[in-house]
Amino acid sequence: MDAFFAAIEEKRHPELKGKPLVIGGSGDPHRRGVVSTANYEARKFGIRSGMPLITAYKLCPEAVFLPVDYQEYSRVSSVFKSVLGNFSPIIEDMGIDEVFIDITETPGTSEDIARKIKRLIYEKTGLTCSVGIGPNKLIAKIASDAQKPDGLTIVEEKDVLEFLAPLPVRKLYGVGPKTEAHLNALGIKTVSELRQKSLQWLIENFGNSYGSFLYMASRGIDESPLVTEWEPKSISREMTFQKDIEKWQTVAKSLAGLIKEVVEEMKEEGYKGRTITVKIRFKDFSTFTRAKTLPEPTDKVEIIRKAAFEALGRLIKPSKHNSDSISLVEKLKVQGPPLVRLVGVRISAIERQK
DNA sequence: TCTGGGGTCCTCTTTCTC
DNA sequence: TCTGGAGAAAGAGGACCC
Repeated sequence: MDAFFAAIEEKRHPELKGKPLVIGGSGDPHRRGVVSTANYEARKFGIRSGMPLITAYKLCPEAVFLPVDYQEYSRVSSVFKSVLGNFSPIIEDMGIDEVFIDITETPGTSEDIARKIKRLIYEKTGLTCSVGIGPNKLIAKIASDAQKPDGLTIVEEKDVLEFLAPLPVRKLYGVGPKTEAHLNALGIKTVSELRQKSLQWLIENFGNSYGSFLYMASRGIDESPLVTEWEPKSISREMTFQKDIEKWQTVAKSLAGLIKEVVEEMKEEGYKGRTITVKIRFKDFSTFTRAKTLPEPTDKVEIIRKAAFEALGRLIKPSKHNSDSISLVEKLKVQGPPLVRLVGVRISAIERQK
C-alpha cells in the first residue's frame, strides 16, 4: 500500500490533502518518536520513515503531524487483505501494509490479475497500491518498489538479470545500511558488480550463510516459499522514556508495567514462555540485554517478574565472570547516574497451550 | 543532535554435560 | 582426581524487515 498510514489519514481528513503530512509517535514532534509514514509532499522536504520526529519538524515545520492510529490502520489492512483472498489462497502476510501472493494457479495473465487487484483494492478502501510481479519473492518485492505510487511492474524470468543489473545493492531485500556500506567499501555499488564476485570470495567476506545469499540474490535466485501460517517466536514490550531516567527504581516500575502487558497478551493468545530477556538502553544508545531461562514454560506474572528482576539485577550489579558487564559498570561509574532511555522485556521459547 | 516498537534470523561466546 | 574434548543449550549482540 502506498504511504499507507498517511493515505488513510488523508482519506479521513480531506482538508489535509496536498499538505505535507507526517504520521508518527504521539503526533507531537517535540516528543520522542520517529516517522512511521510521510506522504509524498512531506517526502519532498527529505522526510523519511524512521527519522526522528524532531528532525522531520526541522526539515518542514509547516507539516501536519499526526499520531499513529494502529486500530484504524489494522481495520483497513484487513479490508485490503480480504480482497486478495479472492485471487489465491497462498498469501504471506508481511506486516500491516504488504503481502506476497502466489498467483501461479490464478486464471488470467499476470497483468490482468494485477490490474484487477489494484482496482478492487481501490474500490474497497479508496487507496492505491503498488504491485510487483516476478518469478520469486525477491524479484516481486523489488519490482513492487520500482514504480511508486500506484505502480505496476512485471519482471519476466528472462529479464531478471537485466532488471537487477543496474540497481544499487541496497535494493536487494536483505541488504541493509551496514551491508551496503561494507560492499561499497569493497568497491561494489551495483548488483551487476556484485554478480562479478565469486561465491568463494563472498563467503570469505560475508560468512557462509550471508555470502551464499548475496551470490544467489545478485542472480535473482530465490527459492524461498511463501509462509502462509506461522506461530510467534517471542512476545515483547519496550518503551522509550520521554526524558532519560536517573533512578533504577523508576526503571523497575516501568519494567513491572511492561511485564504485566506482556503476560496479559501471552494469556490472551494462550502461550507460555521459558526465556525472559530484559533490555536497557542508555543515553548514549548503548544497549544491553540479560536473559534468564526457566526450567518450565510459564504464564505466571510473579514467576516472570522474579526472573526479569534477577536479569535486571545482573545488569545493574554485574558479576565478575561477565566481561562486558565490567564495561557496563565502568560506564555507570563514569557517567554517574544511569540515565536510562529505554527499558524492555521479551519472552521467548514460547509454546501454545493445548 | 537525533535515533520507536514489534518482530526474525544469524553468529559468536559461554556454560554445562558426558 | 585432573585434564581435554565434543556437542548442546543458553546468553549476548547485531543486522534486517515493516
